Amino acid sequence: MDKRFPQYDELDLPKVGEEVLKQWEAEDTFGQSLELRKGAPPFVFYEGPPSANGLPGIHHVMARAIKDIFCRYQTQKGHRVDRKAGWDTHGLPIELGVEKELGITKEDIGKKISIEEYNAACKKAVMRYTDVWNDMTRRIGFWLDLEKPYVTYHTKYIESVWHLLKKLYDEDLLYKGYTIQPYSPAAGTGLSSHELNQPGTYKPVKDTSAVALFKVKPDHASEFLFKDAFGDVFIMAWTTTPWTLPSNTALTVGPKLDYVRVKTFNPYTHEPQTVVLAKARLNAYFRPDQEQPMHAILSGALGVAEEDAFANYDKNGKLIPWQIIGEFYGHQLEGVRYEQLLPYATPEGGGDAFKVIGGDFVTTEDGTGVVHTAPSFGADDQRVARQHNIGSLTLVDLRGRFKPEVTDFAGEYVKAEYYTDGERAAEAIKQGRDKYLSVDERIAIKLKTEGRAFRVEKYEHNYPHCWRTDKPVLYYPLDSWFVRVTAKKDRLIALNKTINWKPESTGTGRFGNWLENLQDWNLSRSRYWGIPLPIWRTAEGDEELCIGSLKQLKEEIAKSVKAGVMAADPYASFKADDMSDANYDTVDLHRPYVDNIVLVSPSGKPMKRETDLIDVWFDSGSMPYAQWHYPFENEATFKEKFPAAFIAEGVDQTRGWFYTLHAIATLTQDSVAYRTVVSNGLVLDKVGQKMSKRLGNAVDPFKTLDQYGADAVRWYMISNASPWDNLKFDAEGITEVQRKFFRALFNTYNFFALYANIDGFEHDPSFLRWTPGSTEPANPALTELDRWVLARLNLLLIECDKAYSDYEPTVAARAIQEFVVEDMSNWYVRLNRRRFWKGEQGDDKKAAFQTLYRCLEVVAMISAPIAPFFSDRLYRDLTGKSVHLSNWPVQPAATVSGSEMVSAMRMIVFVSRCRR
RNA sequence: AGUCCUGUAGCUCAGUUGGUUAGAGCGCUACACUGAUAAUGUAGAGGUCCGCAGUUCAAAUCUGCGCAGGACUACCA
Repeated sequence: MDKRFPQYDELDLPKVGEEVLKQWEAEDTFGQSLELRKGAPPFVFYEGPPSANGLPGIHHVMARAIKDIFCRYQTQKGHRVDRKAGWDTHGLPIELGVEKELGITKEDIGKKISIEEYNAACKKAVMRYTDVWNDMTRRIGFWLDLEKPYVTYHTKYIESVWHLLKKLYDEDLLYKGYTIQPYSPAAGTGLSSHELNQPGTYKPVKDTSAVALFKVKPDHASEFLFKDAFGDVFIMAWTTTPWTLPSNTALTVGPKLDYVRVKTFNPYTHEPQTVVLAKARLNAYFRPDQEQPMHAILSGALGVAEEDAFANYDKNGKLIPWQIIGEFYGHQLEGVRYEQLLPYATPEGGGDAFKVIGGDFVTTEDGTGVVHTAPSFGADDQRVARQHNIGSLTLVDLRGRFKPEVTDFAGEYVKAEYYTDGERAAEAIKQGRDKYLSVDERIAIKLKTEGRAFRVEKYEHNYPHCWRTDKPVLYYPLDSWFVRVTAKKDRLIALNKTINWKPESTGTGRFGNWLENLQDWNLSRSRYWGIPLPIWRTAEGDEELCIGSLKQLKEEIAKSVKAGVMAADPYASFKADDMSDANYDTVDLHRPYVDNIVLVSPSGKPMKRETDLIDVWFDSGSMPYAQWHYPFENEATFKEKFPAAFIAEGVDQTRGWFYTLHAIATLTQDSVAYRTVVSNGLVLDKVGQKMSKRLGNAVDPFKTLDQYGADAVRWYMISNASPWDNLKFDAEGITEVQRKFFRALFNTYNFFALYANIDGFEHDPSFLRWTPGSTEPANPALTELDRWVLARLNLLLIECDKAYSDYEPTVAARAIQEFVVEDMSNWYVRLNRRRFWKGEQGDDKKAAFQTLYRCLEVVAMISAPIAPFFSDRLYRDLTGKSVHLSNWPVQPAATVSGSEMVSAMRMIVFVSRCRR
């Protein structure tokens, strides 16, 4: 018997995947598919670089499948789709991993270990899992050029980034400023706002909150507060960060808010006192049933009951009497002076500290309506203090510890989380307690005993955490370089409106709102392993130079050597204008090498490099240019491949890569960086919980691929939910996909192969030369059922074409599945079995074979983007060629009459079903 | 607190521009079939389409207000 069409005993998807993969590798099918489209119009795809520092998870399978689907589809549609892999190699995740491995902290770098050795360790560590990543990429069938990836630490890549920075600098879009920024003491660096906007950074925490009492100084401005005062007069201010209280230099009130003076007792010392707070916040701190009527005072006749309440106050009881003895507006408080709460130091830079000022950001939603203002540790605080010429007190160092001036707590971390468990235990012994008390708690105790606390309690709120170290972030004053993105806000918004977002709401909502509230991009990172900021400055900061290329750097070094500032050119071996890799390999632009370069200013002064590195997000946002070493090389390639037609990453990249691509493209090219962006949702476990190592519900991608095969996993992920919906990952769903879709397709093929081999079937395309729904006559041998299934197939083809080109793979997958399981397998094959069995040859039999062949062939082609392995096997078994080298099936134009045809045929099927 | 997404059968999800009695698969019950089928077919049970109000001849669908879950934002003292 002729075995032209291979028959199989059973369906083993993992085995099919493995065999097809070997075939691809043996004959370089990917390379062939690119070769085939050489000179064809390009479809530009950008691969977002993963960090090879961590292991891939199941969500990466999802993300990579989505990318692959549209690249394969566009290839079938006749486009050339180059896909260059990339690696994100710099930044905190790598540095922290290396620190942990070497058992050092940031402080040790440059001391216990040289920067050179440290960076070498980072470089070595970063590509640690590339093999695992490459393996996963291959096994899920994601075609990507892994041989020539772009790598962000390569000299050429860095040179391109420097060029972009210089371009920004020349257009006055790069500046240095001193501002309060999110700062991670654990990581030892400031953070950008989009790093703080990574998922999971804001976490609910319980902190010690305190309402502190600031003692008012009697003078002309505060005179009205002392009328009929009961004991000393205090202003109440709430804080969730008592460690900032030693740095307090002002109190801020809302000028238009109502405030009151309240006569009462201190709840801890039981001393008589008069406190000031916003009227709207009274019930938060005072029990209504303990209020003593105010009219007694106004009338001048003290009531007996009131006399009793204050005179008979029980120090051991919980009930504290109180009475409003004055009401006024916030602006009346402005200028009132108070005693420094914790007088450890005097404010830096002078200024007129320790007084009440007005600020429009004050609310009465919580707290006391008076904001404790520490200009060093709050952005609002700094701004308002600057306006009122009030100095600041930065009593915490860069590692998050109190400075020596804060005698009681000198050298201690301000957040307990910065200690390891062991260190905390040691501190507890030092404190002479069996349990460690944080500085927040001890400051609160100190305030209580000194009569400077009104209330101390635990308060649960969301607090930002460093996305890498998981430790709380502090707001800290830092000198940093910024990209002035706010200057181009309108363009960013306008260009965003031209981008096709999938789903649309991410672009208009999440991303659009983000652009509306744009802040300048903090580029500075005080670290070691990253792209150095190419700016050299004199000590006074009056002259500076931004370097945009190695050639320029060489020229400046030559000037410096000539002027005698530098002894020799450390990059002497590098030849400008020689673009060979060998030439570029002689240069390392990382620290510490660039730090050793001292340039000379026009006036002859030495200029040193600003020691900061740049935010790694700038690295990845630069990939459209730097992956081609543009503008130094490949200008034509860059121009052809910018902007991208399509990118896809997780929705968590909205403020990450999607943003940095958009920002850099808008600022440097006045263009979008991508025309369509698919932001896929999260992969959750089967009960809808986020997967994490901690919960132990993470799914191992390799095990899953081994067990089910890449096709089933991909088909399941795509058919189950739209890419942007969160996917509840349930392995049983994959089994179902295997059983339903793949088995039906497999069985249909096997049925076909069995009889085709018996009968020596030959494919004859001319036999079917007919357009469903058209007026041309069909081959009379085609039965109504043949024509029906061909019409259905035609509609399916049109639907899938539209779905793929609209980036709706789920619609395509579901339609194909429906056709295969219902129309083709259940109905067409079942109702036509006898035509395949019967002995005599003839046009009727031929019609059945040609029709089924056509169905299988088209199904293989249109499911190829989603299930690249099985579809390739099927197509090869039918035609002997790879489906990935095929063209998308030509679809006949008619659709309307086709659909009429389908509904008519539905009826026929219905009737035959009844007859059966 | 704000922005966005989601809410339809026990589970996973369809449901076009509003339009007969709201659907599929899985699971469940019963029967049938089994010459490609670790299948399949037929029948059945199972729904306050998250709630309330509105627009309309007509609302799962449109509008408003809520509720629940999720993601994201926030200088929150």
